[in-house]
Amino acid sequence: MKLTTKGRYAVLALTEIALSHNKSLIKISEIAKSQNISSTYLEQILSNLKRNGFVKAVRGPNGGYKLALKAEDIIMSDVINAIEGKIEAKGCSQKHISCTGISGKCLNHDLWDELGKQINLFLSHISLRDILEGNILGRSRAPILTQDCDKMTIN
Amino acid sequence: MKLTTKGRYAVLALTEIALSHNKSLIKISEIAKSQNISSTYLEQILSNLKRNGFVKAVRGPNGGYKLALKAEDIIMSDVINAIEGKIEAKGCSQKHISCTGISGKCLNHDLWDELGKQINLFLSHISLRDILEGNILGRSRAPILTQDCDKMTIN
DNA sequence: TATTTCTTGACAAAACTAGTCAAGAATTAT
DNA sequence: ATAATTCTTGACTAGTTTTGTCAAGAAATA
Repeated sequence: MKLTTKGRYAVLALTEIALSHNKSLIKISEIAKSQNISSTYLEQILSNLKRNGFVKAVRGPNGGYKLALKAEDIIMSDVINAIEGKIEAKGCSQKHISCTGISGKCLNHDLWDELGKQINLFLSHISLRDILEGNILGRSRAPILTQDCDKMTIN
Repeated sequence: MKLTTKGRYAVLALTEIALSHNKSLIKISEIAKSQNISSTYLEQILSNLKRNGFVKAVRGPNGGYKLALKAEDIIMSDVINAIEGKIEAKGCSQKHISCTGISGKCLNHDLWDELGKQINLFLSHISLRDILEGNILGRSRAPILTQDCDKMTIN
């Protein structure tokens, strides 16, 4: 699992683009200046966002970027997955040997699996519009408790 | 935010130690062998876990490690915070300039803030005992929806 | 006392992040 | 058409972090 500046800059750029959506187009250089990010670095990120269909680019004088989707259709889990690669807190899926440790079954795998699921679940419920509207704070939620598990029938 | 092999190995080691808790002590070399991890690398991690009061070490022949706490009192958020440093998906707290971008207020900060909170919240509800009992899967939960904010009923 | 085991800190290869640079392609104003 | 503007692409690099290794030593016990 990782979350680097690339992901953060991507979201930053998207909000900037959305905010100037009425003014139609915004240039990389404008975003870079306003957010104090290297514009050449931003190019990589916006290129990726374009490739993944979140934004559209217009070249030439007075060109720039605009959203390719409505803000409510730009979902954070999609954005982060596109930019950072799939978020997954992997346990021991690569080394299969360690998966069959002393217990015969890798108990830890579940933890990272479920954590990854939780992160994705959280981000999949947040759209760019939520961010623009400041609709984020207070939305995280505790996991289902062990005691509640008999109601849920998981196994 | 980061989650590296160190954190994973730490949890792996803790489960191994817990599983052999009846047999009193387990050696680094045993854990390393059973989980196929470099034992010298594990030393660093167990040293850290000891320093943070999760395990106790006994030196000398037939020495090894054992839990310093009951499995239900070893909370994953504590473990990960100790090993990886505080998990926080920081937005733009460092560069304060970018926090006062085009919008005058950093809308993105909320997202990473709340995501960090969600991750911590999740991990703070998982104990080592939960892992030992396989009580993890299916526990992640969607965030509070915007529309639901007045109702607040979870199930 | 010898052996086993943990302890500590220095060291280093490999991978990754963050950022730069440069040549080029598309678009539009003139 | 031409020049200016802006995005496009990919190669390159410095710095940091991760993932270890190594060696000398300290504690405990048989």
